[in-house]
Amino acid sequence: MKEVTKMSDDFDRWYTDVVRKAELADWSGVRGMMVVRPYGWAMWEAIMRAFDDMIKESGHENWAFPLLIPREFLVKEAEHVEGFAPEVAWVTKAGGSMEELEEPLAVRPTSETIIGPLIKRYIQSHRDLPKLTNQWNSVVRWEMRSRLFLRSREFWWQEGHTFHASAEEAMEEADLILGYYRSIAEDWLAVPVLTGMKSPAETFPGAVHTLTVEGLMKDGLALQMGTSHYFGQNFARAYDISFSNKENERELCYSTSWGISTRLVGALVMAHGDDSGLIVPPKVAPIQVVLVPIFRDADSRAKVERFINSWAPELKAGGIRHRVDWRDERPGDKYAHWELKGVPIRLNVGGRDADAGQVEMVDRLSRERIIVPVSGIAKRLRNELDAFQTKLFDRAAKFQRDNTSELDTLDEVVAHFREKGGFVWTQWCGEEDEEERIKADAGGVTIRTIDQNAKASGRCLVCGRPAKFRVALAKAY
RNA sequence: CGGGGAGUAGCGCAGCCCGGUAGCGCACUUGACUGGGGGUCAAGUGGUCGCGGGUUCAAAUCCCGCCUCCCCGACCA
Repeated sequence: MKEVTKMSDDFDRWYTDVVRKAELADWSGVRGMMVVRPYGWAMWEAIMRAFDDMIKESGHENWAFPLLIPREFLVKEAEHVEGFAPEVAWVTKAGGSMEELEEPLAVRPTSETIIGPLIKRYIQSHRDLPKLTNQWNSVVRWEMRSRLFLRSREFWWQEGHTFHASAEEAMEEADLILGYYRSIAEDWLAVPVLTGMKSPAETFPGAVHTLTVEGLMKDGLALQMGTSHYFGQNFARAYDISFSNKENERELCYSTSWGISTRLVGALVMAHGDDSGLIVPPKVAPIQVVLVPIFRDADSRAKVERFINSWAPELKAGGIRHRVDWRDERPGDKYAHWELKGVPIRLNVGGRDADAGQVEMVDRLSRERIIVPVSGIAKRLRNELDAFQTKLFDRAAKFQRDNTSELDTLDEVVAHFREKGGFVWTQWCGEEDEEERIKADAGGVTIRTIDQNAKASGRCLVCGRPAKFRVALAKAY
């Protein structure tokens, strides 16, 4: 019926099949612009709720800033503009007769350049700081090659922008958010990540440094799952965002920005899915438990329905997101359907079960059938869901371990990536030429992150000079 | 952006070369049988043939322009 290409046959096709057939998202007819369908959006909503709670807890506030950015604002921070220029979309005409605008307006590719000049009004004194803002919105980047969730011309995200009175505080902010992102990836999406700093070449345009969260997908490619940038005073200088400090001296703010996007839905698909479809971590699953009633006629249906109604309210009371699939389909169809959608736990409930006061429980990972009594079922399911979340993370962590190696020379790295993907830890001197050499020789392999915890030891894999950094290499999306 | 291919029902396709009443499979609707791992039979619904223009008595079919999608490459991550 709804056949999905096997992952081992063609990973890219498998991904597209799963995203579309599990009803996460679709293309829209406007090139590169996607429709996020309710099942996919619900996962994003779960991520939004989780992250929004985290930042509210630490004093951040949600704002809404304009979609369109005057050109004069956009071009003020030189490095930033240069970085984004190739992918900015412009509004140049408006009105019924398509009149040319005097000043073209950029559709935001990110909002640093509009928030800077606007927020300065609200920052005069050190007493106004820190200013911790965030906005949930969509941005447009005119990409040439698009993939559902991973690279579309419009995507939905949060962008946090914060302003501080000291460099230390701003850097701490960037670190704090990186920790939140790690938690979203690992605790919510069950995707283990490497965290650390980007190399200068991979640093966000205009930033002093960029911190990143990198996950590993089942095809061995790395995926950037969130970034947190420390700007120093770069943006404050460009937009004159300043405050009077305690000594009544004028001083430029230190700022940060950080974002995670709907790309994370793609990450969850590629980190956990299998040939039968999605496997959704319970904490972000729109449906955590699906009940498949089994019946043949009105009488047997009524019997099963009475049975389900006698205990299903406990699930609701227990905060378990569940659904009963009363569609008039064959049970086998429904099993396949909900497996494609990646629902963690399924309960098969028929007349025999009603008589025995039990259900048949099947989890999406093991697919083993276990008979479970309905008394105390909400608590049992809560435990099963928690265990499922842990098992999913452990499985992904094992995959990451099994696909992470430590190599010393460029030759070894090139040979490695000819055969397989994954992360490779190695030593690097810190020079951009050497970084480019890796990319050229190893077929697009890049430095995903610099280890912030371990000191470098040994020699640079390319030039053999003493290494300054321990870095993780991978091919990436 | 370069090379190649394609747009006909929700999806997958035939019809186009050689102009003349728009078809097939799946899905969908209805009914019957069925029902603990992807059912069977029957009867139905559903179309600006991607968009715009041209040629013609007549265009899904021929000609011109545009749009969108897929594959390979380039670029980007």
